[in-house]
Amino acid sequence: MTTRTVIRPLAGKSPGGIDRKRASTEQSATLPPLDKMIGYKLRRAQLAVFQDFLTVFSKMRLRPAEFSVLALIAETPGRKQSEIAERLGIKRANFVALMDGLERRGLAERRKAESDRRSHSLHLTPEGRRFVHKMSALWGKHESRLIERLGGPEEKDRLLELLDRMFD
Amino acid sequence: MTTRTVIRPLAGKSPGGIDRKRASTEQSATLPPLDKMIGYKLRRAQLAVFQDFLTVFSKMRLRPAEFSVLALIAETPGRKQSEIAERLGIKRANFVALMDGLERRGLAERRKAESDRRSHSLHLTPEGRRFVHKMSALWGKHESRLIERLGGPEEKDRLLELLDRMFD
DNA sequence: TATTGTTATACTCTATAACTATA
DNA sequence: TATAGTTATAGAGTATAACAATA
Repeated sequence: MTTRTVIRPLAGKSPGGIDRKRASTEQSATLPPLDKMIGYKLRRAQLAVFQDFLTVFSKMRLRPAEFSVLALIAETPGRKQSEIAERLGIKRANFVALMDGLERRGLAERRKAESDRRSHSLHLTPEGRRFVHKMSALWGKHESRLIERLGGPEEKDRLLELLDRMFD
Repeated sequence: MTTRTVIRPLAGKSPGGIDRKRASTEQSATLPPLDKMIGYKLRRAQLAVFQDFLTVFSKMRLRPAEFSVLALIAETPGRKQSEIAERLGIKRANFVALMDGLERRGLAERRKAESDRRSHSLHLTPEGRRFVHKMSALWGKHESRLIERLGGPEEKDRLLELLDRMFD
């Protein structure tokens, strides 16, 4: 509870037309500027990073959600469809079309699990493994550009550590 | 260019069914785990923060975009509609419905600018100013909860400083 | 009866093109 | 001719309910 609210000094009323500065009659806020707000900055930074991702991966026709699914299957193949979806925060209903796309492109596949025939275990195809390999190289370029912006790997670790604290 | 790629040791092939651990035949990636990727962490943190925002502001029926518009008009009233939209990264076409909603609720208003009668200057109504006042109190609760999670105001400043570097 | 994957559907955000009125 | 605001529309992303197959 260490937040301070910013009280702005009141200025004179400005005449009609478009007021470029501050009009005291409309200044009742005790809010800091948007750029000092965590949620706002976080959103803008995330959009900037995704924009870079989209540019880098457009040639592979790969979106962030597809990237994360392939990365997760590569990390621990054979997991249930619903497990992968939940891990990524994607509703299982919405995961279906995503997985359909990867399967149609021949990158990943569903296999009927023998233990529980309701569930599908997810795997990469041989082509999917080659795809992930190329993906990794591109990801390196993307990530090192971000690290460069941040000012080095130590700064990246500091950022990840701070972001970790934002959960629950 | 200080990124290091992680080469994983290969393990033995596992039998059919659902593989819970790592299957070397499917492990061609040189990717770190998702939780070490900046973009992924950034997105998850942003979603967590927005979730808290939505909970806190549900009683005011206020979404993040509406919050930022009201905050910006309060900060510098009288600016052109397209200026506010661009500042927030919202396409001017999409801004129309947003502003319609705020106007319908009696919180903000468009005024024909005398200098250039094509443009609208944006202002808060008296009720809008009262609304922003209540909004500010709620925002304080939200923000201080985030700061508490981060570990204090110094940590917040560190985070904002790092996020600032992510732009171009 | 509960769970996994699926379909259908709706709502929000975002992006683009084209229109209007003014400049 | 160009710009501000607007409309219409289409595409993602996300949320919920209901169903079939299986447990």
